[in-house]
Amino acid sequence: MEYNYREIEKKWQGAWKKSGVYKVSNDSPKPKFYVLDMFPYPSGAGLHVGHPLGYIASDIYARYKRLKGFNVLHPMGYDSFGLPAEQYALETGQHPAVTTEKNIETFRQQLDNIGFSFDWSRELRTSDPHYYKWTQWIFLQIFNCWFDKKENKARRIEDLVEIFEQTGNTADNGQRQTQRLFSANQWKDFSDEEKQEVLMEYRLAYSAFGEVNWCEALGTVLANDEVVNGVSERGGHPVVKKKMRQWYMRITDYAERLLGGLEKVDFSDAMKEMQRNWIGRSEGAEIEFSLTPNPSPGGEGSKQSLKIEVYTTRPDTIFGVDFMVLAPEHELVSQITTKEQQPAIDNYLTYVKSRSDRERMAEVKQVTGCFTGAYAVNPFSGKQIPVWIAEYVLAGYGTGAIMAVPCGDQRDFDFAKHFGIPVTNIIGDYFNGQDANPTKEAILTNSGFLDGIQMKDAIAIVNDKIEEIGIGQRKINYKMRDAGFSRQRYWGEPFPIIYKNGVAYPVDLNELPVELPHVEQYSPGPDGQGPLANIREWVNLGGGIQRETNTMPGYAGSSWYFLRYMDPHNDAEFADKKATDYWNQVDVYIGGTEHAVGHLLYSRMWTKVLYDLGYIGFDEPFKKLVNQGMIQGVSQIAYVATNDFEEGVHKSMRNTVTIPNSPPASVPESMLHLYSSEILNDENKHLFKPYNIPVDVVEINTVNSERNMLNIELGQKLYSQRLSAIYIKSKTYYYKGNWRSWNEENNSWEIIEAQPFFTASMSEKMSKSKYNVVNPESLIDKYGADTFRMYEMFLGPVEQSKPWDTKGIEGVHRFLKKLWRLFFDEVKGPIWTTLAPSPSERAGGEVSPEELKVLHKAIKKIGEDTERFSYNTAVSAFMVCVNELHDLKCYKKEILEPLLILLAPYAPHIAEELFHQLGNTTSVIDAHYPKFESKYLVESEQEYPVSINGKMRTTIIMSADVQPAEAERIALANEVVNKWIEGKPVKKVIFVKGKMVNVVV
RNA sequence: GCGCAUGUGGUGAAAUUGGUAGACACGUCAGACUUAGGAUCUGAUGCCGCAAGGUGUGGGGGUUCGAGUCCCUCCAUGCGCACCA
Repeated sequence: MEYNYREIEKKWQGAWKKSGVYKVSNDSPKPKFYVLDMFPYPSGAGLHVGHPLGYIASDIYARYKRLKGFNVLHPMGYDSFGLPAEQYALETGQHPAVTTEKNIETFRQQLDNIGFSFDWSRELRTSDPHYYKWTQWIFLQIFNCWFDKKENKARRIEDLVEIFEQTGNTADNGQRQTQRLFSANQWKDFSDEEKQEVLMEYRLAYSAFGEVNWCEALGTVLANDEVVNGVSERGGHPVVKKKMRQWYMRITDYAERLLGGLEKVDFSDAMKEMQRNWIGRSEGAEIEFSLTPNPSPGGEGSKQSLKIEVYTTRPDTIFGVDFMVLAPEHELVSQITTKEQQPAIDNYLTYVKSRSDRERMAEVKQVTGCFTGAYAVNPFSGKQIPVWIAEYVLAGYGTGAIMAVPCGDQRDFDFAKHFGIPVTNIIGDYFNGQDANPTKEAILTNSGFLDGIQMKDAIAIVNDKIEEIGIGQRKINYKMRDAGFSRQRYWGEPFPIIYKNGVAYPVDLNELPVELPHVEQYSPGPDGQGPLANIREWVNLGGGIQRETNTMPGYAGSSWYFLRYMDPHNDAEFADKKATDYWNQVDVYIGGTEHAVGHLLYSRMWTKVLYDLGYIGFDEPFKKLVNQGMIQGVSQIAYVATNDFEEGVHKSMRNTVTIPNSPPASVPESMLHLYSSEILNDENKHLFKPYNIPVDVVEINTVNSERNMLNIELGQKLYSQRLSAIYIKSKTYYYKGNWRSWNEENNSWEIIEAQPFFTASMSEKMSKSKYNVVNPESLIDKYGADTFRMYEMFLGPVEQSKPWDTKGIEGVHRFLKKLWRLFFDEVKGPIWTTLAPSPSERAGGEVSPEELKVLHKAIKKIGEDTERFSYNTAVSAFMVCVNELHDLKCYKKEILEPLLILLAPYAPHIAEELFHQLGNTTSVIDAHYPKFESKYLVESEQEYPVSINGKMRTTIIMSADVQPAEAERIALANEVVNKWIEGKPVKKVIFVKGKMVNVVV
């Protein structure tokens, strides 16, 4: 009997589906465990080998925990709203719902082939009205609450109204988000519109005018993390700043808790660090600087006492302030500019406006700025300080103004140097006059009352002083901005918001969901509005009431989907509290690093809001996060000479090729030497042009001797022998010494035209255009899902990114066949045995200590490795175990059966099949994980490595309970040891029990 | 520029607490069985060397009886952030 994976896998996938073995109950006496994958966006391209990596890892863990006696929730669904479906709709007119449905079908089929243990009865899709009803509902909860800074949590907006009614908005009730302060009576006199306007400044989901990242090509606004280097993350279109009314999530209010929450979750340091950087907390102080009266004629400034408020993290350097800089957009600029400087300032402002973010980022840091003519006064030294404006100060951070300390800050130093502003040195020898030195170690000089104090101690002293004399206070700032929450798109959740007299109101809860209307056209509406604005009858509700026409961004649905899995069919609530209490946090969350800031921060925020409002009992969604590495494609590239090519010339290719002035972008540096020095000197030049060769040509359509035909070594070989030539087209194969193309019409191979080339391979992202996509189907067809699963795990640590390489898959496949042969012989059939029931009948057929040792070694190792996600070493432990059982000729059910249970999480199909072949009638999926017994590993003797002066020289077998003195005696008596001691006196002998012996001479 | 991560055979990698570096595989070489081998099995395989032996975890330095592992420093690669005061 042969290992027929095709039949076995089909059979069991069908059987599992039929028996509903993966259906999970919310009602179980077992302890719970929640294993979650980041759900996929169902793109049209389908799965490639990189996608399932995380799914396989989580599946193994889920199955393992189930065997360990847990009630495991392991669901899957689709993040099915999003841009690509809409872009596709724009191009083809196909409704996104249709393409999404089709794509999901493909995904599902691909996933099913791999044998995952998902509970599909809990499947969800973010674009399903039954789901987004609750996305809208949660949005309204967020809309209807504000962040109480005293209690550091979200509260119902009604509570705030009550506060306003009782005490108004005063400086001391801690809620002065708005600039507007008012008494209780004033509040009561406000019109409804005014009240709503005030409340909007508190709501956690709010609408406001703001500078947004506007992407003309996509016709929408993008969140900060969707913009990369000034262009859109999707598609790479230019992005500009634009003022628009937008919805926002007031995530900045949660900055401190998002930061603090990182302490109690198990994420990688890199991941935590990325989130910390994104939040960007800094401690400092806000300090007011008075301006000297504006001397210009008619100067109104002389009457008012204008002040510039700056933010600094280094108040200790205040005596080193040589100038001040305002952001060009700063509101004071127009007030303080002197008449003489007005033309220059106007010029500069025009220049700043003319530059997009893109330009500012693209160029190397350039020093620009302009003097306003105004002077501020240092509150401590009384020194007059010129006030400048410059691009390098950002309006959106801190107060939009800085005190510049050139000796301590490189940007300030560069600025001072460029504009010839004298630099005050307050750090003595720490300042070399050439560069700024941001040290905190220096003893301050030229610093008035701070002289002689070390900088890091001076910070607190200055802060106290500032607060004492009332010119400022300590202040914590965050780089993070509120998250833009509206998109001018069609394929997303509509907002459950209507406008009356321009004021936003929530729709009635019983009107949810606000369903996405069907449209025939996806082109943008007027004035930068989304496509929904085109549907008049949907937008206009009569009586001057209108719907919001924006839709929610991609991260809306994904910010809470992990909760919905707990109770996916509930029509009365987003999830029953009983269900969320039972399942609680996601115990293990697996997905890629690309969601480090976006998705993870937003879902953490939503969880905290729901927690604050009492809907759920935990405020961090994910207890442990495992980041799977990216699997890169290995592109096979042929560098082909592109100029005219004469017969025979390839024989002296060395003289006929060169590269253009700059090498083609994708020529790996390691290849350049091949032709650069020796080849350049000829008039008869050829240019090399890189072509991506489809990888399946290399992987599949080659026979053994031609395998790896296109790898780098061979490319070099072919090149150096000047032998081969190719012409690249997508359906081109190197076969039997020739490059051939399949001619569809004649149904035959044709040898094709030859050109000189050399080849190389390089790792890059898998993509269709690079012809380097390897999809699971062909591999599963050739080796089976179990082999595929184990091979993906065997490739290396889950967290590590690595290039895909199909070569090693044979080894894993061989392992499974070898396992099979412990049970069945091709000719003889079943060879596994079982012990007779009574000891008297066994006659030497007992399970031997060696066999038990092999088994229990595996139980220990594989259990530990699985627990810590070290799947590659677990797979290797399986191999070791099977190899050893083969050596022992052990075919005993008593050993093999527990091994199958160990294997079930990794290779469920073959494990199930063999488990049944052994006579079991229940599923291996519900078996009990074998218990490790250390007694089987106890040895009476142990081999000790013996080193002389730390160099390993020999090994000696000693009894397990050997005492140090005895071990020393044995070691020193050893022949090899004596040879290396060379008669020198032994200084000491180090004996570490169970480890080694080291003789020092 | 700042932050984080990673550097180990021809290749993917292992070494969990400082204790026999290279487990397990791929590949390669030799052999067995075979009409055949893209099946299976056996053996070899870090590098130098006939061998004894030497040498070896990116480079240099240090701590230690002992360092891939700890410390310092430099280099390379990858990722993230990037005028955040």
